[in-house]
Parts: sequence; structure tokens; C-alpha cells
Amino acid sequence: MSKYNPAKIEPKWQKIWRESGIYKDYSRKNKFYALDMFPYPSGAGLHVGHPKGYIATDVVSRFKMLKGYSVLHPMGWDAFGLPAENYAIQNKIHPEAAVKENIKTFKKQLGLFGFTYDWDREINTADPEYYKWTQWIFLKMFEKGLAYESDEPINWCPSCKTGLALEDLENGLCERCGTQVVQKKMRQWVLKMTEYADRLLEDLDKPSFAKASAGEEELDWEKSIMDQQKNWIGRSEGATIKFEIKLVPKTKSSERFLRLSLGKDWLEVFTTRLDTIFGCTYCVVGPEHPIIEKLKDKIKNYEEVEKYIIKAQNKTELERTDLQKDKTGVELQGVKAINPFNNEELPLYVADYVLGHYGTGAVMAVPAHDERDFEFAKKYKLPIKQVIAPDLDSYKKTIKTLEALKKLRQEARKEGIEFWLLGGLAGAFHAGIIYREHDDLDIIVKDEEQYQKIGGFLLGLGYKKIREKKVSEKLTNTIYRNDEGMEIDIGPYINQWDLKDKDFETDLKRLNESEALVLSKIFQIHLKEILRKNRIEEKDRIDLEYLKGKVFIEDGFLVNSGKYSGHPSAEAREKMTEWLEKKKIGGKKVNYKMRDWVFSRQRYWGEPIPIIHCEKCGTVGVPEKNLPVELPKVEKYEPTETGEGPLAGIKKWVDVKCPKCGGPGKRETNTMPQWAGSSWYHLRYIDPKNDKELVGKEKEKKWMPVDLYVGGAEHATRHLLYARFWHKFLYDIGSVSTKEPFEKLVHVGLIQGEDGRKMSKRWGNVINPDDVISEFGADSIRLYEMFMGPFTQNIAWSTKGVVGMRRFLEKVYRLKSKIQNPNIKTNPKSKIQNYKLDTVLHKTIKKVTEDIENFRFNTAISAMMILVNEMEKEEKISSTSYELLILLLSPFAPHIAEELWEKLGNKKSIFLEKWPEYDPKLIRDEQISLVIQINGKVRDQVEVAAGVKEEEVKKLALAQDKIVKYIDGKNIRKIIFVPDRLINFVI
RNA sequence: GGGCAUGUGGCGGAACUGGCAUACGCGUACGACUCAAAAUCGUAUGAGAGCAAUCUCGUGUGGGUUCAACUCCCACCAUGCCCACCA
Repeated sequence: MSKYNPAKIEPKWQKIWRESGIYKDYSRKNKFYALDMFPYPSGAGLHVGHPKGYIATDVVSRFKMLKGYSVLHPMGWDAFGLPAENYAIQNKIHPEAAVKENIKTFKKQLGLFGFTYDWDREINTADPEYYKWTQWIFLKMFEKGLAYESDEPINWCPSCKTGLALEDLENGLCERCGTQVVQKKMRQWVLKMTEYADRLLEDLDKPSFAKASAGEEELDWEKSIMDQQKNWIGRSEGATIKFEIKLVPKTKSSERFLRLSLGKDWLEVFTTRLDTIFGCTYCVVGPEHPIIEKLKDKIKNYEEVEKYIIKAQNKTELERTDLQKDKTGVELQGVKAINPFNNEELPLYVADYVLGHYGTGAVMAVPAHDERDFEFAKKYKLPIKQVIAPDLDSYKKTIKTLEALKKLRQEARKEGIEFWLLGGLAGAFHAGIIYREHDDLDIIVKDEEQYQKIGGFLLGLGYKKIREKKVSEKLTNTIYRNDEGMEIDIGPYINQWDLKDKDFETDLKRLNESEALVLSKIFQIHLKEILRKNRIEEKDRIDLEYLKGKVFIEDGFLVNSGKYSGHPSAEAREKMTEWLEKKKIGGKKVNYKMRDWVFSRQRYWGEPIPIIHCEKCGTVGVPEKNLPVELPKVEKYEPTETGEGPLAGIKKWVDVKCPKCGGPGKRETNTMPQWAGSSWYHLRYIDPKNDKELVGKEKEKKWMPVDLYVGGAEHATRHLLYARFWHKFLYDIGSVSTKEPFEKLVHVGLIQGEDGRKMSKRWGNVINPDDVISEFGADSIRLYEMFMGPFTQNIAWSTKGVVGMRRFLEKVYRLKSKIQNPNIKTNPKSKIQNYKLDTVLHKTIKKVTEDIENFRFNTAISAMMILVNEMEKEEKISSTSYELLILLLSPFAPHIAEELWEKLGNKKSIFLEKWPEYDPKLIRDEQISLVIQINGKVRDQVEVAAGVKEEEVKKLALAQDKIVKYIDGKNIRKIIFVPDRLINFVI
């Protein structure tokens, strides 16, 4: 018999498949659309990591085909964009030529894997036939007011010489070249993605993916990717408040303040914590805020302010954010903001820790309950006023450690230290909880006399006496001093319910919980100290810091907040918002971190934006019939210094007639970003040659949504958000029938180099798939990449692992010689020749089927290996069994499967077969080995028939010598019997 | 700082809903075949103790629940990814 020779059989079958087009049966009833994230055809070619996702979709595609589906499995090229262009510039070839060349390489490489791609549907985003529709979508957005021009400062990469979207940055550096990005004010096109923010968010969770009419289904996306998107969209609900701006008169008068209303001058701020408004002690605007310019004449120290603003603007993104440096700012002297809730006059600052583009670009600062404000206030000696007291919920964490406290108490006793956990004076509530649960542990303090035991409490903690108790003025913290003179600050909130408060009972009723919780926190910390024999370790110092400096930023109960005092935060926010709305000085407001999509690039290699600027008519869309606006062929395509795209230099191309008035017009010379073409490509595959519509309605209805989308997790916040945005827009204008494009999304884990590092030229650890295929064959690499581990996990490459797969395939190949009678097929139902082997076989069918459906390819393959190992032990195997094995293997290793299938005498392709079903009767074992445990430990096992009764097993077990040895003379307290699994004797 | 993952032999990893931890593959050792090597096949392979039967320990650490925990609960540690002054 011939030897397994992949070098021969793989090209053979690839050719046959290509020519017969067996994958292109699109007439079946059920459809399955499997989509890969298409590659940029970069100059480097593929490394073994790239095809991992493609292999997975291919396995699933072939599986679905065998299951009787029509499968759409296309491939194409994301050819526009910076990487391709930079590559072209470096290699001094025209991007178009470079891309063409690279596509050829890529296509050849992909061809070696034997994928089921329908190359008739190949698309290329840089093809005018394709980008005609990218431009068309842009025009539609322009018509709907979703594409607009803006002059805001944007991120500019001085090296790539183009503007970038926020998403294209990595820590303030250009993602492509690592250059420091600067802020540059320039005209650009922006897509109003924020208009879709809520829908992009909601449709992740809500079952609104579905076709508008059909039954609803949920998005089957990985949680981590959904979380990343949610995080990126960053929705927060809050309120805006208008602070009136007043002047401080230049001359001091006997009146403390002469308020001069400026009439219309308001400062609007956004906050999610309106409940802390009474703690607002100053306001801050970002350096970009227009109010500064407006108040120019009124600000006494304008020069200083201006200097600060210029300095802030010159700071790079990195300096402004990356360094955990001191906060800086300058007071706008001469003006004050008035807190509408209590009419307090507050100083107004400009500081670059406030972002110009988020919310209203201005904030109310509450240093007692916001870390940033706290830091700033400390530095500029601004008052810090506490208005929130912690409530039970925010200290749930502390409560949960009570078990640990109990334990610690035991430990402490060993050290000869006795202590109690006491609820504080007002803490009876909380202590009550503890008391009820641990009545041996705690004492509830009920009255003032017992409060003295608070001393006892601290005493118990190793602090014999409270020597001093002082109240610091600023923070209104309570500070205790221990024997060693060490100050222990128990937080700014505790003294609100200090003993000296007259209305003890009221406090108790209203706010009791908080203090005790704080105390128990202290208690816990100090305990740790005792246990370390009064030596405070570094770790605990941090905990002490918590009580000293950490700002309480969580929700709680309001204090010092006028009539709102005593309300929980959430309730207070509602009431306060209502009040604002009534007074018409603010109200509910939702904000997003996500910004509109900066959509223009000052580069050559992208889709021209189909807009004409006319002096008379303004910006005019290119009429649909004139699409595509083709990218002119040019000699020079390098970016310019001016901030204008290279297209601006081509006068012949730029000068056109205005389609509206016929007068002179100029073309828009910016191009679209890399992500434009990929935002809708999933639709074009469905109908790639249609020159009337971007996708035909019938075909779209037939194929959408994409049933399976596989690609890298790095696209979680860009491509996947953009594509969803465009898809929703297309849904709104009636071009598509589904609200969401991708029903199931799986992210592929990286394949790292053999050294565990990212595969890259830089480390010299790149493995080329061509080499691996020529050495071991495509089926081996396919199998290996699916077998390495869980699909979504990053795993290092191992060529040794491929060797194992090759061995496995050779075993399968050799197994053929064991076939009893290769020419006569046996009916699996009538001729069960080997019950045990058939059991394994049917278990394998079950497992492989389920595992493919759940992307657990690694265990599917290991199940097949087990089956093969079993078959090897047999003298002879039936041809039926062997055929079933080949069928199971076929999605993973299609070439060898097809070859063996043919060798078995089959005339038609294996992929026209039916996927096997398992026989539920056969997957049950006849004999099982049942485990006998004594006190949960395995001591013996017995072979029994499946389904035996407890009584029988018990009898049998007690007859075993080993078991007798253990049980002899002891009382059997309990017997646990798990059918077909184990019996456990508790003695 | 926030969010999300992950932690099991020498390595990649398996274990369904709590029920024999380490399947499957790699590596290693020994053996068979061979003049020899490769390939292939067989046996062994978590750690420790013992001549042995066998026993003890063992899924990042410390606790807990349970007849029984990789799996559930609490606390902690470590690593990775993403986001990061978003008020």
C-alpha cells in the first residue's frame, strides 16, 4: 500500500475542488454564512498565526456542509489604508502595484490550506467597483446629516502626516509608527457615531439582533468583547447644572461681596454625582473652554491664565495623561461661580485635568468625594467638605470579612490578647447583625456609658488609651493618637455622629450603620497589626493610608446637604435633578466616552471622499450617477507637510464643476480611513457583482446575518464598532434587513513564537506556513492549530506538535489495511461486530459533533485520537467504522479524508456525504468500573454491569478484601451511591 | 487606578451539572525491530516513602461548605489583555 504523501494528494484535491466547485451549492434550504476578518495584504506575507481563525471557519464550514447547509465562506482583501501605503512608500512602488503583488502572495499562501473559499466572490476594498459603494454609503450619511465637517483639534501624527481617530492611538502614540501625536486644529470630516451610541450599547444585551420581523435572538458574542465595547462607549447618566458667574468688584468695599450679575454668563457643568453638590468647593474648566475667552476682560490675571492655556495645549497627550504627575491649574481671579443649591460663591479654576471634549468641558469639584478634586484641593489649599457618609452597601466587603475576623480573634487569643468587636454608639444596627450571627463575639453598645467602651474597643486593639482626640479643621477628621504617638485618622465621616452630638437617638435611627462599619474596618486593620506583634508591615501601612487619605467616592447617605441630608445618594440625585429641571438651570443628561468618528485622512491610498466644495453652494455631494470618484493614478503619493492630502496637488483632478450650480468647484482631497471599506464588506460578499445596489435585497435577506464571525480581539473597539454602526445606518435607510450584522462572534487566540513572544520579524521567531506545509502537509498544520489548546487562548507555537499530528494522520492512513472487507459496506445497524469499538465510535461521533459546534476543536481531535488508538488495537475493523472515522476527520483534514474516501471506492466527494448521527443506544457502556470510596477516598473499584442497583453494589463492595480491611469493626454511618459512578462508605 | 480573563505534570493542555485529577498530544527513559540509524511498535512517566503489597501528599496561597472540591463560597497572591484624569 502506498505511503501517506500530503505533497501529492493535497494539490490534487485542491485542484479538483476548485474545478468542480462543490462548495458552491447555494441552493440548499438552510444557509450558513461563515466570515473571516479579511487580511491587509501586507508585504510580509502570512505567518502561521494568521490562518488559525481561517482554519476554524473552514472546519465549521465543511461541517455545516456535511450537515446539509448551503455555506457562504468568502475571502477578500482590506487593501486600502496606512499599512499598505507606508509599505509602498518604503519600497518605492505604487501602492496599487504593491497591493496587487501582495494579494498574489497571500492568495497563494491561503491556497495551500485547502480552504473552501468561493473565489468568485473575492472582493478588494481598493477596487473602484467596490469603493463606489463605500462612497455611496458616505453620501447617504452626508445626506442624513451624519457626516459633517468640523474644525476641532484632532490627533495628528507628524510622521504619517495624517489625522487619526482616538481609536487609532496607543497611549497617545500613533498606533502605526509609534510617533508622538500632537493636537492640530484642522478641517476634517467626522461621522456622528455618538448618535448611535445608545443603540450600539443596547443591542449588545437586548435580543434586538434579530431581523426586524422574525423571532428575536440574542447576540452570541464573547463577554470580554462585549465588555470592551461597553467600556469604550462609556455611557454615564448624570445631570448638567448651570452655575451663574458673578464678578468680584475690583475695589474692596465694606460689603463682603458685591454681586454683579453678568446677565447671561453661566457655566454649565456635567456631573454623575449631583448628590455631592453641597460638597462642591470650587469649579474647574478645561483649557479649551470658551468661557475663558468670553470673560477675558473680567479675569484679573488673564495673562497668567493665557500662559497656562498655551502651556497646556503644547503638552502632548502623553504628558497630559500618562504621567501620574501633580495636577496643575490657575484660578480665574475676579470671577466666581455660584452654586445654585446653596448660593455659595466658589472660586473658578482652569486646569488641564478637565477634558475639553467630555461632558461640558467643565466640572464642579467635590474634593471630599472625588480623588482628582481631592488632589487638586490639597495642592491649592481649597476647602474639603464632606457631604456623603458611607452606608451599609458600600461596606459589604467589610461585612464579608467577619468570618475572617472571628478567626483572627482566636489567633489573637493565643497571643494573649482579648478584644471585642463593638458596634459604635450609633452602630447598634450593624453590630446587631454581628451580634445576632456571632453572639459569642460581639457586644452591642446601647448607651453613652457603654460608649466609653469605645476606648475599650481601641484598647482591645492594642491601643491602651486614647490620649488625645483632636479634630482637624480642614478635613473634619477625627484623629486618635495611640501610645506610640502614632496618629490614627479614622476618616472624615465618623465624627458626624460623634458622641457629642446631642441628638443621639435620631442619628442612631437614621445613620447608625455607617460608623460601625467604619469601625470594623479599623478593627480589622489593627488586628492584623497585633498578629504581627505590633510590627506594622508595609502592606498594612497601605491599609492605614486608606483611612487617612483615601477619599470616599462611593454612594452613601447625604450629610451637610441642607434639606437633602439623610437621603441616600441615588434618591438625592433624583430629587436634586427634579429641582434643577424645575428651576430650568439644568437637568438629566447622558454622556458618552465614545466620540464621533474622525473620518478623513490626509493621505493618498484611501477612498476619495465624494464631496465637492463650491463657493456658492458650499459642500455638495457627488451625484450618485457619478460614482465612483476614482482615485487618480499619480506619480507622487507621499503625504505632504501642509496637512492637505496629496490629492490636493493634482489640479486636473481637483477642479470640477459644481453639480448643483455648474460653477467652479473643488473636490474634497481627504480620503477615508482604513476602516471604511471593512465596515460593510460582509454585505458585498453576498452580491459582489451587483452594480445597481450595494447588495441585492433578496440575496441580503437570504444570507444575513453572518452566522459566524471569527477574528482577532484587537478589533473589539474599532472595526467591530464601526461595522455595527454602519450596519445600523444601512438598516435605517432600508438597505439591510437585520439590526446587527454578526450573530456569533468568536475571537481567535494568538499564536506566539516558540519563545513565547509575539511572532514578529523583530524577534526572529516568525514561522512561515509554506515551510510547515511543505514539510508536514496542510492537514497536519490544520489539525495542529486546532489541537494546540482552547481556540480563544494565546498559545506558543511548537513545531514538535505538528509532528504529532502528522503521526496521527499516518496512523489513520495505515489503519486502512485493517479493513475487513473493503468492498462490502456493512450496515451499522445490522452488523454490530464489536460492541466495545462501536461504543467508542459512537461516543466519538457525539463528542466531535458537539465540540465543533462549541468551538472546542482540541477535544474533538483528542476524541478522534482515542478512537484511532482503539482501532489500532483491533485485528480487523469494519469498513463502516473506518468510513465514519474518515467522515469525522474530514472537516479538519479534508485532503487525507478525500483521498482515503476515494481509495475506499467512493466515486463522489466525501463532502457530499451526510454527517453521521450517533446511536444513543450504543454510547452506553455495558460494563463500567464502579469506584468504591471510604470516607471520600478511593480504595477500590469493581467491574459491574451498567445500571446496577445500590443494594447489589453494596453487597459486592463489602465483599472486597480491601474494603473489608477498612471497614472491619467500624460503624458505617452513611452510604452515598451515585449510579454507575461510585459508592461511598462514611465510617 | 478601573474592567475582563487566567493559574492543573518537564511542556501544550483534559476533566460534563461537585463524583476515579493529569484524558489526548509533545518530551524523556527503557525495550522490540535493524549491521546501524531513522521511521514504527511496546512499556513506563505528578512528588515522596517502601524489596513489595501499599501508604502519604498533590490542581497559585490561606480558610470555609460537603460523605466528596480543579469545580461552589470568602480572603489573598501572581500573570496576561483591554481601558485609563470620562467628573
